[in-house]
Amino acid sequence: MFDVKTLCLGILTMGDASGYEIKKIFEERFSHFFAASFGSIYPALNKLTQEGLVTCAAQAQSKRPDKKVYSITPAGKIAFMDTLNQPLAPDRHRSEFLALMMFSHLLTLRQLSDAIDGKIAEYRREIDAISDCENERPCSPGEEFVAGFGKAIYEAAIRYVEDHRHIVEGPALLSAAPEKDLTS
Amino acid sequence: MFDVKTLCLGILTMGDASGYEIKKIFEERFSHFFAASFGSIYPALNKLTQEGLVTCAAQAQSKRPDKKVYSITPAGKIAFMDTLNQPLAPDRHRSEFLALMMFSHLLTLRQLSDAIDGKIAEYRREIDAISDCENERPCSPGEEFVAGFGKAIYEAAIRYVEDHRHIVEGPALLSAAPEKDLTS
DNA sequence: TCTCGCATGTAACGTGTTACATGATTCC
DNA sequence: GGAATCATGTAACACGTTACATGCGAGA
Repeated sequence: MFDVKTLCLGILTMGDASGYEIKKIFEERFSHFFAASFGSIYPALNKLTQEGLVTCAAQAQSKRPDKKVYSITPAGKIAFMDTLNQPLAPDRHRSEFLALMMFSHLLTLRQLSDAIDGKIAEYRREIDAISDCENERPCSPGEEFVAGFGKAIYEAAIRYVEDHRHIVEGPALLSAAPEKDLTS
Repeated sequence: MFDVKTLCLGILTMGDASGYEIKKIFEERFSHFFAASFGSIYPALNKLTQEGLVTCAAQAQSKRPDKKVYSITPAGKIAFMDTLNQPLAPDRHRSEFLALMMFSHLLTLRQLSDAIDGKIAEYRREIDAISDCENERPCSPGEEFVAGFGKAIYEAAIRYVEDHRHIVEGPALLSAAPEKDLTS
């Protein structure tokens, strides 16, 4: 249901924007549940224009490529409202961290602890990024809800990992500590 | 770092398996953080065989295609241990539900509530699936950690959505209730 | 000076999905 | 009788990323 093209259209319901600005919106407000690169955004905007769902006004700029500001058309609004009625595809998650944990028995304690510490740090950075974003701009209820969701999930992840890392680190500790048995 | 091919190799470190069985393992134990279809698993196993990282023993079966049981080779084990030292790519999430919530102001209360109720039900099903899986088989520490993580996240998601759905449903309630103002 | 931000776009590539082809057995 | 499970495989397709091409202005 929600591909890059559809989300570009959706973003344009919130106001006119250029491809560059849309990219920033993806990064700042959508990044923890959707990603999009220039290589997909620009072609998407061209297709939307061809289909008459958006219009494009080129703003000439001195010594820069024209800034192409896109606006959604009435047909575009209808098309977007229409996709909002489609059934939701299930969420997709891809976590290399969890994949690695599935093979924790093949790792040294050091490898494990580094991976876990790194992941916790990453979660904290995500929370900070969301907080920054919230402070910058007034949020719509939808944005507020999504931002809060992101924070809640990352906080739960940190709590879980901190409270349960011993499950994987314990066995690694034992297999790495035969010397300790001799000294005790 | 972890593509389908690498994970097939990893799964084979846990024991011999056919492509069909590997698919089931993906579904039962990896599904909440990684997905893979036959169309990617079978070609991956062929490539691994060509590269000498796994071997394949065809078991003739009456009236069925031969069951091809794959085993990891010493070279395969080394290759897999090697990839475990690579830096982890950041997690990728794709949630159409959160995307929809970003446009909650364009939805009716009914659309919103249905989407939210459906999502909560989906989260509960995921939790149940994880619990079932835990009961079926004894788990390695890694599996136990990952299963617990999945549960913790889905539970946090349910809690958050239940406690904060009013953020998006409140405004929809107001915009849908002009008739009520007349009768009160 | 050098990096970052602004600004657009394309082409090659990678990765994985979907749909198709085939077919027996078992459970409801 | 029909659906699900077992069992493998391919080809077309979708989708998106990465790297490249271009180039100025501002600030460190």
